Amino acid sequence: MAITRALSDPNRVRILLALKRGELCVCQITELFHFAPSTVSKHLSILHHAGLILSRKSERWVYYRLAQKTAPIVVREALDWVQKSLAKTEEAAADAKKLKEILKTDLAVICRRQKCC
Amino acid sequence: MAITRALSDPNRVRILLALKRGELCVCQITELFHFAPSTVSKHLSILHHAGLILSRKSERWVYYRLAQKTAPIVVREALDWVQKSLAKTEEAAADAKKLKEILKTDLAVICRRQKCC
DNA sequence: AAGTCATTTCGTCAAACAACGAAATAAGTG
DNA sequence: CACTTATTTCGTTGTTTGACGAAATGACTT
Repeated sequence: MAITRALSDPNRVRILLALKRGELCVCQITELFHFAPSTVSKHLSILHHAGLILSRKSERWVYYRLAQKTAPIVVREALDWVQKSLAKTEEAAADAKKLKEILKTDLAVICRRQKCC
Repeated sequence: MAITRALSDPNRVRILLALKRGELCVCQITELFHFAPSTVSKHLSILHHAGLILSRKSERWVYYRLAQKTAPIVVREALDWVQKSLAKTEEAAADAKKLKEILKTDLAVICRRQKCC
């Protein structure tokens, strides 16, 4: 089953929890988790394929968001469960805090930052 | 996360759906899925470790059942989601049908049947 | 106390998976 | 149209996973 498979990786769950605040582009998520862009892209592709997230292209970036509204019930209830039950971990709190910082910074700056180091 | 990891394998989900009717012993589940007993035992152990099922020993058999009542909310809602959302597949229906047959047969007969062939 | 018998543990093997970097793609910008 | 830039695809690598059979466990029976 695509949904359960998608949820089985903790980093993908972290992504879903991060998207609670609203849509994020790939480089913001990359910045948040310090994974290679290709890794993040793969995770997003798996979540997307499971119907858990939607994507939107704007300017130079691809934004991903939770599939709440339009999704079938199976998906919505899975997302509800994730948000309700899995959001209370310390890791999720730390991610949320870091995300807040990232959101303060200009997108273009975030993206460019990933090239160096 | 133990719960999401446990749910990521489709055969473990099948086991949870089979337990909807009530408790089953290891050899009944083995008969239902035609896996090696050790394989079933491993799956049950993972489900048990995630808190999704409980076990009970009686006579010669170990019975497993869903952890509905006593379990923490996280678990209960995960189980609810599985039962509500994942029970509609053709595979689940076929399993249910086969299980019905298995339940007609005496436990001791089922268990012994697995030694041969 | 030895013998069954159901279940579990252990070791092994093949398949699946997550992570990465490099190269390909796609879409705006000069 | 070439150039940058964000994202995706592809191929590789090391790790995890699911399946099995063989052996160990644990409990009831005789």
